[in-house]
Amino acid sequence: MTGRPRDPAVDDAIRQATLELVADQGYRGVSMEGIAARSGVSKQAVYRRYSSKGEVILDALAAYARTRLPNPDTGDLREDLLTLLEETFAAQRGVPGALNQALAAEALQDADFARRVTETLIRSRRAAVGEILDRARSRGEVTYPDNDILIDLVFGPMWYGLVFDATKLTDAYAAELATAVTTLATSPPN
Amino acid sequence: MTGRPRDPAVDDAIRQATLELVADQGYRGVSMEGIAARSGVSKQAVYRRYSSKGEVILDALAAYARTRLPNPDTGDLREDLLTLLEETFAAQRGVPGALNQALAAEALQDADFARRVTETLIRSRRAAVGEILDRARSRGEVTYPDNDILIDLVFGPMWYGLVFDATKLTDAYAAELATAVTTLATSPPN
DNA sequence: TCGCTACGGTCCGGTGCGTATTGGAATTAG
DNA sequence: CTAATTCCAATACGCACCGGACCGTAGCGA
Repeated sequence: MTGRPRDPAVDDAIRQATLELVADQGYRGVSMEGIAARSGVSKQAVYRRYSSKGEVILDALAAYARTRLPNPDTGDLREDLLTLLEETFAAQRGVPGALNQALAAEALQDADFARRVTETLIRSRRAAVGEILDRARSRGEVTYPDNDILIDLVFGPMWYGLVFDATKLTDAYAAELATAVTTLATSPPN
Repeated sequence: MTGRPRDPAVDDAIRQATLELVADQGYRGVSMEGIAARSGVSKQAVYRRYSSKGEVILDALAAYARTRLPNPDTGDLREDLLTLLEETFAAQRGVPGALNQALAAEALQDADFARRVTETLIRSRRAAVGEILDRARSRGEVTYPDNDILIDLVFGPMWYGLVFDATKLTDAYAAELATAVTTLATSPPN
């Protein structure tokens, strides 16, 4: 049986309320009851769609990520990395940053959720950097043998910053990081 | 007036209970009431000593860190980094790792606490790596101009791993990371 | 019409927070 | 010795949130 279809307006209201709450109160200000109250929706309407607070945030962030996934291709490794890092860090200074922080907080409390996040979001972000590296590699720019560690060096500092000091993620820092990773990736093999 | 002195056994019981709880239940399993119950101490005895759950965890971890702070000096940069990373990662696979995860979860929910953690723990850990780099620099091994970014590349991936997959922090990974950072630090200036 | 599912609203038991009170034990000042 | 002070365990409180259950109503398909 199909039954009554879900009201798309309810979906939108939940997403919107989640964004607003996490934006101006951070992870601590987000609760299932709070989301329901703010969106003018019953708690069950939320629980019918999401099994936990983490799922709500993950969905909101996934929707955000679908719209803009940076994948620069300028023909120069450092330029590609710089563009990607600047765009990514700029996002971390705004609402997506708060969402990522909430995501991390949730992941730290639930290993299964952490795995879900990895498979949903992290993987595609890493793939984007992997493509940049592969293109540079085919141009002969990259000599470093291991993509994975290079990707860790790109994203590691970002999460480090998100946890302890998000203001660290400036354009200047993006430039330093792009330079460092490029230098390593193109360093002559010994 | 001095009044009745605090019972040191109570301090120990609280610390011990905190370690046990975070070790086998993670951050989610840690609560002020749980700590009090497990340690056989009244809630007020806990609140008299710590203003929040984060403070309890921070103190437990600081006590842990005071005992063993790795500061290898083998005369070789990669060797020093490898030793430090292996020891550090090994700790992250155990109780201190769970404590660090709890710390991160708390920091993500409280910016002030994040700053406190930075000043208490992070700073000294970074300084340890800074000394390794400075020593190598004075030996002429290091050419890379900026210590800070190198230190970020050492610890960034660790926190990245702590958030999403602590099993990543193996000896093999420590070796890869030590190689990468050493390669970058000693890369010829362009 | 009947069966199903969604909706808002309301209530429930349970848990944790942070604070407060009570009655007693330990310590020091006078 | 006594009074003041601080600690202690135990217990209770109001508040917020969780996850779910139950209403009565609303929309949709068979």
